[in-house]
Amino acid sequence: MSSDRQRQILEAAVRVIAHSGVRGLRVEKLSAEAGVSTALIYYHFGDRAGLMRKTLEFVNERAGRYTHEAMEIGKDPREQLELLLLLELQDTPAVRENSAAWGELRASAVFNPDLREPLSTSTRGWVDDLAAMIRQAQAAGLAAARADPLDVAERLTALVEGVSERWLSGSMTLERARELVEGAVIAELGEGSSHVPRDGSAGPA
Amino acid sequence: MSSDRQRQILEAAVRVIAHSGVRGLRVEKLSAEAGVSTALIYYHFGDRAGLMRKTLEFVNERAGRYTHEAMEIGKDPREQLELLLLLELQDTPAVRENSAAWGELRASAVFNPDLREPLSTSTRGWVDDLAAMIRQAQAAGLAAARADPLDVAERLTALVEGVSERWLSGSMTLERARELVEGAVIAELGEGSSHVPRDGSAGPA
DNA sequence: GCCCACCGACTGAAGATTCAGTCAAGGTGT
DNA sequence: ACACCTTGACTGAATCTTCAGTCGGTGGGC
Repeated sequence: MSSDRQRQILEAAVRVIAHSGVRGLRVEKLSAEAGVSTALIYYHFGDRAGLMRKTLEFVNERAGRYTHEAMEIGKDPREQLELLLLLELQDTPAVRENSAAWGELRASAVFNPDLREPLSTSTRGWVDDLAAMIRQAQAAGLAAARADPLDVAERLTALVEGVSERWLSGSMTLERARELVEGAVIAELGEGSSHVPRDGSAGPA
Repeated sequence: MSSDRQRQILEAAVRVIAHSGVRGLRVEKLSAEAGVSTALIYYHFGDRAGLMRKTLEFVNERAGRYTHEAMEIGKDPREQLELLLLLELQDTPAVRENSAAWGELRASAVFNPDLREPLSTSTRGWVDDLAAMIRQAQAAGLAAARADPLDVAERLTALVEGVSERWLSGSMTLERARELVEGAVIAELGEGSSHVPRDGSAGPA
């Protein structure tokens, strides 16, 4: 199924999308990037739309992989949770590519109903993962118990998408983006360091 | 300068972008929508890129107008602030158009450096307006004093962009989006109702 | 000898941009 | 008041470009 060749093409597709956007994806450019003929792309994916769909799946899958790697670095739930969010905000080629492609795909989905369903599904996956971590963190006394995990998860992921887009569109530095997300986690779940939520007036000045 | 004609074309451009995206903006479609010839568009804007630039300015300006209207509805700063955020999340044609166009333009800026600067400028404008309101709210004892106004403003606006994009791309309902933003305001500034922040363990169960 | 993965060259359509003017409004010299 | 010129707004149709998608064919493993 997903032969080497398909993977090779999809990897190239993500690279091209990250670099020129969905709208800038020219089948010919893609074929050059992947080092194959244009015809082969049609052979494997049928048409442009089919290619997009597969690319989206591919991006999700790759992102999922990062995610699960993150979850296995034994840290405590609160740290894991932060890691999971900050993962999307790094300036390594792989992450930048994924983030950019993700943003593009989401933007395209506004006008292309075909992309909506897979997009929603994987958004939900991400949100649910995060919500689960929040619950764990709460159970471990590392997060404000009063916060609704699903609400918080949805907010934090949406925030990450928002700052990520600002970063990529040059309205914000990466450092600032990360800082803001960290601050949001604190605002939503309280100072995580040691004990419980009720951060109240505990903070410095 | 901005003759009637230009305004007419730009209004049509926003409509077309909101409906088919920047990617879907065909000069011919635009000319039909605006009821003028394609050539006139080139006459006024030079080329496609020039058109985009002017459209972005136009969207900003229009958004600014909403904003300032919002600020004049005498409510208290805390209410104003919420209003300013929620303004972008309404299902009226005007707002939907503006939001969709805004999202598209931001997404385009990732690949089109020309758009970056005006985009940053007007993002900053929005953020600063919000930060000012937060300061007022704090001064009036309606918001947690410990929150850094600029951080919070940047987070809340980015969150609005994030949920807005999810709404437009069909991953979230409008109601949910509004609810989440309201929740974020509370998480960042505390229960606003009466007195200060230190909401602490005050909330119900 | 047939099927699968694959390629180079091509096409048709869609779109962006340009061109060669038309038209009405505002001088200007007489 | 009136011919005449200029200019800015505007158009229809042609032209130049860019693409997605197709076709006929090739090689190599079985």
